[in-house]
Amino acid sequence: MANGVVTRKDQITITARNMFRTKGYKSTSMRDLAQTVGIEAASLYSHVKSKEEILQKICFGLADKFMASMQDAQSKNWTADKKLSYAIEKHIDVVVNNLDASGVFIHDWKHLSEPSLAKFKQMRSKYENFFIGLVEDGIKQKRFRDVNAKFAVMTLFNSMNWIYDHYKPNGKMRQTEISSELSLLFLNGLTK
Amino acid sequence: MANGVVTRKDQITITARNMFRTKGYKSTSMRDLAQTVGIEAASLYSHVKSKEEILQKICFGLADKFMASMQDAQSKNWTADKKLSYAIEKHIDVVVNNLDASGVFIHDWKHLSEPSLAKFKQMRSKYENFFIGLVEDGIKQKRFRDVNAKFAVMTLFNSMNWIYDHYKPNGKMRQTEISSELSLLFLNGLTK
DNA sequence: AATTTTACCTAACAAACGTTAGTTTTGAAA
DNA sequence: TTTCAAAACTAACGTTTGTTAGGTAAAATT
Repeated sequence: MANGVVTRKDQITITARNMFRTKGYKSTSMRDLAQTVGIEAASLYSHVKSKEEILQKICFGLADKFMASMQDAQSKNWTADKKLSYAIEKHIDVVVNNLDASGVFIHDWKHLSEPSLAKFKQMRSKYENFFIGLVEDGIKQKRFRDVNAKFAVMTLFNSMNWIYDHYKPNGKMRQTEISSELSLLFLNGLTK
Repeated sequence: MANGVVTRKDQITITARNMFRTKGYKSTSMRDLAQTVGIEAASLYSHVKSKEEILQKICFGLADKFMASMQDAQSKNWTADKKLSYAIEKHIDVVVNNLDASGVFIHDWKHLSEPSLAKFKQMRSKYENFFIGLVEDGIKQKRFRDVNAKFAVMTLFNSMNWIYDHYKPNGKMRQTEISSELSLLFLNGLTK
């Protein structure tokens, strides 16, 4: 069970991730999902408790990865700008390797119901604050110019998060190029 | 009728813009909309042909504004970087003054059906290509370093478009600050 | 080989959806 | 004051939604 085997439950999650991303959570019915998987709608409930449970798995699965990459970056003993550049790289790594989940994460978290919704918002704001803190540190250390840190981070996030929208795994730009290019674009904008 | 008077139809559109933005198009039912307006669901159809017609009005109404600002920028006889900076300012002006519509525009265009969908995509790509062209010109004129123009523009768009998400009309940052800050962030990133 | 468990099925539920038909109210024009 | 069109209403339609109940066949366990 554990080794490399894709269970039906896995298959459902993977399919859902892809369909939620392309059509949106609300526009993907359990019947749509079932048909793509190749079973009847009711049969989904042998593997899954509800439609929202699937959404939760997707959202929090990715949130965990973001939190892990944050802790990794946090543990380094570097200057703020180097730490930030590393955190950007890590973030993009998560996005690029979880394209479908990223799309769902960004677009469909609204459809979580309480208390999941509150938990989600809390994690997100923790993650955002980490980045904001890094920019503020950079300003204090005179490595960045004096920008509105929150605004800068929001701008950065929006750039990073939407990579999933135009990233083609076999396209011209490889992941490392994206990371370094975006890092450069952004850090250049902050310095000077 | 013409002067400053908000007709019921206007009120429906305005309310829809706001509800679509906050809850999403698919999650806002005609009954929801009617209730907020203060009438019965069926009464909406005295003013509006269908739910999708409302979405179309919102999406293409904003698209027209973007196209107009593009033509304005295009008509100037300036260097690429100055033109780009002006186009950014214009774009942000549209977003900031149409916050609800911007949110719908970005999130819910997917739910347009053909042939509106094709028309929408076409306008959007025309607009994108205008910006890409400006960046390419800037590179040719040695005013920008040699970046992937498409990637840079997508990054820019994602930054600009999401302003609606964290812009507070009475918040700390005024529109002009946002424009100039974002312009600076981005153009600094491109030059050097 | 007998038994239990898992994964699927068909059928159906109640609720919500966008929308139409037909009727009444309302407010301005005649 | 009557007339008439616009704008609201009630009622209902056919469809789709997420989900449950209950049964069957296959696979795993004993």
